[in-house]
Amino acid sequence: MQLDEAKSKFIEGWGTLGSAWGVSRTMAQVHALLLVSPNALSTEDIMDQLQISRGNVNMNVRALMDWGIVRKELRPGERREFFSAEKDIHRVATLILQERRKRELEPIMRVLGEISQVEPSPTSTPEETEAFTKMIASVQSFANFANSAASTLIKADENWFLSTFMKLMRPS
Amino acid sequence: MQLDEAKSKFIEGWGTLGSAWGVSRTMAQVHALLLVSPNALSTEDIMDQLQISRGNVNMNVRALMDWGIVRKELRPGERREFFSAEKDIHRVATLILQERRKRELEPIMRVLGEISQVEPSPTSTPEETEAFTKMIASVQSFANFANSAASTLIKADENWFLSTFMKLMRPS
DNA sequence: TCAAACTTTCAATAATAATTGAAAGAAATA
DNA sequence: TATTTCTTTCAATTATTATTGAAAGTTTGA
Repeated sequence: MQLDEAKSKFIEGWGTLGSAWGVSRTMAQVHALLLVSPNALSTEDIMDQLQISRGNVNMNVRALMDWGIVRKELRPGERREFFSAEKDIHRVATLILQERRKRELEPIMRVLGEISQVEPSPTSTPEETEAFTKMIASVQSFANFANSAASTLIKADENWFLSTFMKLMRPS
Repeated sequence: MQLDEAKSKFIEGWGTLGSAWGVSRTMAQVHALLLVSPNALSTEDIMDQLQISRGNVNMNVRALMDWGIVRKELRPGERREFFSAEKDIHRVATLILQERRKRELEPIMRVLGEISQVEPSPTSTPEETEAFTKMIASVQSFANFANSAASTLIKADENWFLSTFMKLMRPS
């Protein structure tokens, strides 16, 4: 297989993976394109290579910068902006984890906290209320676990990640 | 807050969380409804409570059964089917992990394996090819890590999950 | 076999999300 | 200030995905 074909396949595969995880296909593809490009790319480069519009590139590149996994690069003497992706994939994973925790885990934990204070009422039996409270408590406990697992991974440096965690995961 | 309101908030929150993770809002809501229902529900119960059509309920309940997190319950002497969700949230997480690994991780690993065999060609310099190969290798290494982490969690029983893993995650 | 009670399917429709492209904005230069 | 070059915005459009509902299918029992 040749380089260009390999790059296309990666961009396509990354896009598919992205959409399974709630990231728009195009955003994942822009990210993939920047990952496989040794040099930073301009808006026009991205437009050309993915055949998408200027506005679309702008929107998605900005979103990727919000996630912290793409950087703007300014070249001296050049007016236009260039973009490059964080290539350290462990750091990419960490940044994504951090961002998703903030965006998704925190809101659901807030909701769980609120609804765990359900009071007995005339329209429901104490048994029903207790069953509900128990279920919510178990979801909360799981969310807490996920939250601290995420914290640890985020704080962990790559060395820890590779040595301690890998050892734990493959104890054989 | 009263039970009914709490249940609605949970169903709404779970739906929102689902759509962030690539699960359709309605599917997550059906799951949430079954989680907060002490008894198994019939298709009509779900239709009424979520105000969705029969076909929609059927589709989503079937998908949830494919994920292994909802079961069909047959009552003696009753013609219609009732559905109930797996309430052990650790088991739910495990089943989802297992299924997502199969559906998403495996395909991307296959693609990575294919494209890592990129050959030198006249249209690209050896440096470009090497940079690409290196990037893909690091993604592969990360995918392998994710894969074995998932395996371990899937094989682990709840006790391990709570004791070993929690200790690791909160070493303080 | 027929009718009743339910489930499943799927083409049509509706709802949602992504994309475009042209216009407005901003920054740099002369 | 006017011009050039690039970025950003956003209403309109297009594409995608979810939903409906009626018809077809299935199962059970008389």
